[in-house]
Amino acid sequence: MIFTTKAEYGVRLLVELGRQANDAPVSLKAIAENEGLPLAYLERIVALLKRADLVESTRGAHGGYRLARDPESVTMDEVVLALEGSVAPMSCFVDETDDGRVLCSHVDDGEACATKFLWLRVQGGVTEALRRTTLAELVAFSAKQDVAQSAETLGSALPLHSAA
Amino acid sequence: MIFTTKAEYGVRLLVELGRQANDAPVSLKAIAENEGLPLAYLERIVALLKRADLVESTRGAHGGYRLARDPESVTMDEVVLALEGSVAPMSCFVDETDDGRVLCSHVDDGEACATKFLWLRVQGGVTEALRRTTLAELVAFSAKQDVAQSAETLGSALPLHSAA
DNA sequence: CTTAATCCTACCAATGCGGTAGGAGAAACC
DNA sequence: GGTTTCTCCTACCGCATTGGTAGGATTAAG
Ligand code: FES
Ligand code: FES
Repeated sequence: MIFTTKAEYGVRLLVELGRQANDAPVSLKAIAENEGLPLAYLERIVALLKRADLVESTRGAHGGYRLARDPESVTMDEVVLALEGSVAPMSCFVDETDDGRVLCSHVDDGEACATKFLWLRVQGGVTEALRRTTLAELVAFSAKQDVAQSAETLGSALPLHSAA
Repeated sequence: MIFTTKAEYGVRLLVELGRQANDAPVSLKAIAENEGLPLAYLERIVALLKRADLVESTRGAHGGYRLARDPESVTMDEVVLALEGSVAPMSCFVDETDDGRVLCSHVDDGEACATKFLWLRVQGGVTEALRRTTLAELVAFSAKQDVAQSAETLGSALPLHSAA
């Protein structure tokens, strides 16, 4: 259960844009150098964000990208959805009907698989966690920088140990 | 963000075991045929469950597997952890210190990456959803599905969720 | 007209995943 | 004892995806 680096890099890109308070567009090159990420790969990632109208672009010299909306109104579920294409805990969840209903591919004679119940809960937990996190929050967090991640950070986190 | 089929098959295997109320061990072959899953693959999966003491085995003819604990006490976070090895929304989360603290691999001069805050929340949401779901719950759910199915075949259809 | 930037698309190596194959022990039955 | 039926173990393999690169076309500032 691991998001791809598209989500990681994309979110980081947005945070980087959010840190620039002014309206001047920021070039990808600057972001790539700032975050130590491959420029060519970032180009493909930012295209996803633009397609979702989360980012505006200005072409040509002195061009770049800027946020299309107020950082406080940008929730992470939109962002991750735009970057990853779907927020699904199991592969059968990627194909959804128009209403967002999951169509269970493991159906035998009208009997839904027992796991559907579980994955729906997990999906709900993820999207809820994503939805209640705004871009502005992440920007503020990154501004705090070397302040130790105190109870505020770890409060809602319940880390698990890997036994293996 | 997708779990592998190890989680899917493993949970389904446990549910199948949970449906057997008696103490007689169930062979993997029976489960594989019942669920339409490859037997050889299930063997490797059930090994993970046994290593986590979620399942007991009896070798030899008429042998098989049975639940090692009461289904009500088995929470899905243990199960998924045993099957997947870790519950991590990002690859940097798989390596943890002894205390379960995440060691951030993208650290620039003491500054943690802005995304850590987000992924910690997501991880928390997932583990919370997993922890509050017990195996007994899933067994009950799958039993309800059967009732719905048999009722459907008898002509008195009771719609659990109407199809779109 | 040069330069700096966004765009677009094809390509590529590596990794992991889902699955297979072939056995070696262990217990029940005849 | 031999056969059958299981659990166990480990190596192998095709395939899809991921993360990343290459190369160029387009647009606009200076
Ligand atoms: S096939 Fe995954 S929910 Fe039914
Ligand atoms: S590198 Fe992922 S949390 Fe910092």
